[in-house]
Amino acid sequence: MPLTLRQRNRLDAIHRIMDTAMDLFDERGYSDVTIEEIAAASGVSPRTFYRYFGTKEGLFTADPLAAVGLGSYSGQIDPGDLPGTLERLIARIGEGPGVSEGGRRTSWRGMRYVMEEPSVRAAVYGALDEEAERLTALLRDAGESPARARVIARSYLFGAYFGALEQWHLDGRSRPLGDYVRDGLAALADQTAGGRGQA
Amino acid sequence: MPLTLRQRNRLDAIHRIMDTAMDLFDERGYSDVTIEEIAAASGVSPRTFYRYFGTKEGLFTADPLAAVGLGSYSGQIDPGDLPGTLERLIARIGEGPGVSEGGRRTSWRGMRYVMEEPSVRAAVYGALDEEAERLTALLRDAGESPARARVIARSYLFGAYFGALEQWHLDGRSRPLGDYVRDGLAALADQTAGGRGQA
DNA sequence: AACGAACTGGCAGCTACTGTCAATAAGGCA
DNA sequence: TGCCTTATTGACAGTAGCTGCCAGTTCGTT
Repeated sequence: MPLTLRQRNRLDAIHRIMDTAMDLFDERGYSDVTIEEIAAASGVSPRTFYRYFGTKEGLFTADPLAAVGLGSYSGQIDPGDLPGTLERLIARIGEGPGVSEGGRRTSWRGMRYVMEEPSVRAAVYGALDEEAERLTALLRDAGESPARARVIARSYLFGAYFGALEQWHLDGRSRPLGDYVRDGLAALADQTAGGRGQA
Repeated sequence: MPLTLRQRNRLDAIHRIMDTAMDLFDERGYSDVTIEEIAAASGVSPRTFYRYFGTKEGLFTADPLAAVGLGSYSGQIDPGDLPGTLERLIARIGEGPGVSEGGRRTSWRGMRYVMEEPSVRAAVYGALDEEAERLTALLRDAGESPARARVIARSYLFGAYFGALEQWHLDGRSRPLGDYVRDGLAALADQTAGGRGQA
């Protein structure tokens, strides 16, 4: 059962808005483009923009498929093997044109703004935060104490994942992203195990 | 050489605004209090509020002493002993009434909003982000590779530090904060060293 | 006391964001 | 196909966060 017309229209609009917005941002800079302009250039009303994305930064955190009921990457987490999960998650990035169906690579066009615009960055942190909350719950279910679960989840997402992504971006995205993640995880292991305070 | 009159005035105003704001927030909730109200209740103009704090969320990330040229906790980081540094940082929290001179505990009155208001939380993440950048540089100076330095710095601040703080808060701040930090660091060590993917 | 610099307040204005309601388009059904 | 119901959109008005600008005041200094 494919998507209904309504769902397709909505998905089209979302993608159109995202692309248009990135075009405008690339052209004139993030803060010099207003929602009104994005909406006009995409053929929707500002009100509709907000219905879809919630905020201007939502452009960078919204999952188009979630908007039609299909969450993309959730439940793909194996709490017993976080390094492996991380590896699998990042495998989707960087290689090939896009994430899941559609071949859309909007998120990677937008990465620049995630790194450079504080407000966008903050929004992404908010999203990571929610993800960390979910992961914490999973780890608790897997037997970790609440405190341990929380610290592990946050370190993986904010430290190993985002940290690697950032360094990868800073280095011009030449070396494979996976290298950075492996590097980072190894560093954490050294640091926590080897350091003088082994606590 | 004590503070000049101007510096004292400014510092007084900052503290007065912070206290007043927290009073109002506790009374009616964060989002139902406007800057205009805070300013009026503190006896300053809204324009001045923005000069001091930059944003509404700045109330939670501003360091009053920095406003008069005295940064408080910077340069207290020993990149060779992060667990120890963390321990020292948190030693200032929770015990006793306040941070540094003045016996002010505004930040701990505000913790509730840091945890519960997404926008405040996001602002704190922004501040952590900057701190992480500084720590990353220190670790690089100490010989770590950029990628490793970045991941370690971020894991410590977003994972071990903020994660412990959050769990401590969620548990009602009964057990000492240090326990949470130690717990978390130990968990990280187990996780990265012990797991099947030792990568 | 007088001068220059720092600081404050008031005003005007922009833009992000929300509630509400009428208009419209899609889906289901006879 | 034509009609009815319901989801979705657009227009309007309004709130509040935030900034630039300038005039007036306060403070530090000589």
